[in-house]
Amino acid sequence: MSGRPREFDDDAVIAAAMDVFWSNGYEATSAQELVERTGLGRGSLYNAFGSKQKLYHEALTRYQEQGIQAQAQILDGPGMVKERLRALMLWGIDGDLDPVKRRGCMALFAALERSGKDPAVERISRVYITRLEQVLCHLFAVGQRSGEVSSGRPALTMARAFLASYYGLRLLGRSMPERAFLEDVMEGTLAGL
Amino acid sequence: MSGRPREFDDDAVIAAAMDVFWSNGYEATSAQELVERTGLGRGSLYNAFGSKQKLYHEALTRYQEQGIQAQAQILDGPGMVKERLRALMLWGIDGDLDPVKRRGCMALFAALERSGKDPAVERISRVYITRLEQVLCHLFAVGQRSGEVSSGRPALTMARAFLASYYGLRLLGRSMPERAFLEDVMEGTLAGL
DNA sequence: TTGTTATTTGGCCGATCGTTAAAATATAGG
DNA sequence: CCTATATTTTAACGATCGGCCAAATAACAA
Repeated sequence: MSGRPREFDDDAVIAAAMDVFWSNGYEATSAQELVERTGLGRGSLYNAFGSKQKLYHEALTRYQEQGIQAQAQILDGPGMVKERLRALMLWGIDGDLDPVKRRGCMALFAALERSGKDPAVERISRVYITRLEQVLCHLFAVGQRSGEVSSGRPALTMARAFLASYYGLRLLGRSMPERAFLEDVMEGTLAGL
Repeated sequence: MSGRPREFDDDAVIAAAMDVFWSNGYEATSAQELVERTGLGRGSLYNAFGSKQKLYHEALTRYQEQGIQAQAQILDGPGMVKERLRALMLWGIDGDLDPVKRRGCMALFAALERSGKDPAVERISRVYITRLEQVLCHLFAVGQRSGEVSSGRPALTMARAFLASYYGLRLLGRSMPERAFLEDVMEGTLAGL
């Protein structure tokens, strides 16, 4: 069975590809750049991952796994509910304003760029959003029981509204890359809970 | 001076180009498709607009002019403040769920796709967002004077938070294209004002 | 050692990319 | 009618696109 062993680490290659796709998106990323940034030869890359599209799926899935973990860790952390939500938004702002990378959320871009063209991306995006929605819903339920946030509407509805606010914030980070503006959005959002 | 007269209508060509860019984005749109959908010859198109990039600027500007007009008309309309905000969000939902076109907001996609790569798009996006922000700010100020919305935070802050909610809603329309979900987001957002 | 299998290497495929050049064509001014 | 100017038409440019293939290579099983 086993022939010549692979000389590369799949995880490292996917991580490198993720970095490229994250910066450029799917369409604007060339196979050539993937070859250069992963360090693999052209043939090796296609032998291992099949196509640019499949490699993109791997990279996006990886991104979302890391993202959901980082975000859930913040939301499941200690402190008041609103403080955790603020921490999540600050985490997003800091990421979007990174002066060296200067790139937004890959998951958001993926959904906008590939929805309607790649059913696999649609599925992956849905899973990601739904997971974040569930984490948020649980958090709002906790906040409601403790009386920290309004109990006037279902926790799921609040979670969904916050989800939109959070994604909108990440979006605005691309066009309005000023901390004062984004933190104003953040405070306005928190004040409405 | 004047040589052979143009055989096409600039406005119609920009409208056709806008339609293509709206559906595909910038990167995924080829010069070939622009030629086919505008009806112009390759040479004519480049003679008239210079490059794919410049034509994209024209198309995006056109889109935003139409968008800001339609949205301002809704927000400046009759009725309660919250009803106008609801009407705006419903307008967005209806557009995003259009069963035939199935494409989101071109301005959002443009900001995500081209920010950091095309300073002109950054400028155009900023202008558009700032205008919508101003219209919303005025509306919230009206709502605060009439007591319809909370006066606990500045109108500008509320406008910005709503802006994020609205853009987030449009974003979610791409990944969660179900009216029930989106209207839940909408109601949750309105309830927080 | 001798197959067998999987990976690496490097070049190369046809197609398409955005853009341009040249020649033909149509108007206005003189 | 003639010249100048602007647009149309058509073909083609070099570059790059995503993907593939044959030969060389390195491990395992027998």
